Amino acid sequence: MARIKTDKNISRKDVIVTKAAALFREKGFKAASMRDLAEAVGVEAASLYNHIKSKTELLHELCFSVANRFMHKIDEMETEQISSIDKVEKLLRFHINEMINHYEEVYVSDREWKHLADPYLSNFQNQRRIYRKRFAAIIETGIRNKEIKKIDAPTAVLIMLHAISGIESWHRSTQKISAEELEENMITILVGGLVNR
Amino acid sequence: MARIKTDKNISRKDVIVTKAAALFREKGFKAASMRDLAEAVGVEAASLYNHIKSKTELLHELCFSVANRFMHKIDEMETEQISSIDKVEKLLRFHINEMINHYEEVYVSDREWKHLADPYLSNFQNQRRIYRKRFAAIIETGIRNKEIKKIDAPTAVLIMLHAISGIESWHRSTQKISAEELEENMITILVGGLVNR
DNA sequence: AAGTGTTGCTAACATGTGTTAGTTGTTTTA
DNA sequence: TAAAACAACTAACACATGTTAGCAACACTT
Repeated sequence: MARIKTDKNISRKDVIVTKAAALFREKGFKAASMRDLAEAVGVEAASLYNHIKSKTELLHELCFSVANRFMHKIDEMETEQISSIDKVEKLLRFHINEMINHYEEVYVSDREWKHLADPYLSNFQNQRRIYRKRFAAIIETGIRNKEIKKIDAPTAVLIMLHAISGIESWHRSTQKISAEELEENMITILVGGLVNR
Repeated sequence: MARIKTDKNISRKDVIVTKAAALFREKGFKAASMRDLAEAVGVEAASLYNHIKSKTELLHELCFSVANRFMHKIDEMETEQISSIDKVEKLLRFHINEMINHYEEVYVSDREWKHLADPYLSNFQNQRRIYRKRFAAIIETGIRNKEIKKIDAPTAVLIMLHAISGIESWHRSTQKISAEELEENMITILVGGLVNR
């Protein structure tokens, strides 16, 4: 009876959640079965239920841990005393690095949240809506200050967020540029598309 | 026994494919069942099989009809005698309009192609890879001509394509700006992020 | 009106799914 | 070392899934 290996400070549940992120990313939430997950973890499917309540619980954990990180970051951003365009750039860099370093989690949260069940679903959608509004508000301030082009702020947010999710393709590509180059290129194009002049 | 309604020139299969696009978009390919689809079409699940071979056939049809449209467009673009940046802009406008007018199909093709089965899967992935290379080649020419900033072309392609898929959120938003405004805003930001100066 | 192909129905199957019950083995605690 | 807690196992259930077989109703041609 081979137990799930754990280093200290990493619970067996964490191991499962991490493997679940990789699996959900690869196959999609619906297509990934608990038996697949069990195999990845090295255990029988039923054994997983000693550590988790349900398959969807795994999705909750992933979605909300990501959502919380972004919420904290935008809290932080709003209080900083820098120009709007710098706020946007910092936020973008955070998004980019999250996508680079916590690829599977962020990707799953982004693509698979539809499969959450209420009340988690509405909760998540709310957070998402609020986050985007706050992001748009930063851009609108920038427009009023003439730092940023006259554009529709919600559209700009939409472009930024989705553009960053393209890092998915970078991850899977064989001949990648370095993470640093990727970040700089993205910032050049995205911030370049916003700034006035 | 209520038949599937068809206007002339629209086969019953086309009706099914169209409803499938809407359903796959809403729930995802895996989560959408043939019984769901049957209900949307107004018929029993088994009856669908008088018109189609399998569930995945529906996905093939959707994915490849979209892929073909983009392939034809880039063929056309490559032969036009205009500057690289204009080619990019035209291509972007095409992407934007496809996403606006054939939302469900394009979205499904973009998000659900993973569930294709070989040989369709490899075929699709190949087409995708080739398309992006050709898009990147246009950008690289623009960089050599100094029309476009010195950036990593594949990264730029990645940003453009994913940014456009953000139109998904526009579709679902309640207080939308018009399609024309959306197009102009996207072009402003995206092309603005590319051009030199 | 008869015949023929088309399109629908019901019933069913085989398989895969998430999950629970009950039990056995393994660690940790006392 | 015995007791208590934990984590694995096997077996099974209830249900949803894609799909097929066989048959009935419809529509169009002659």
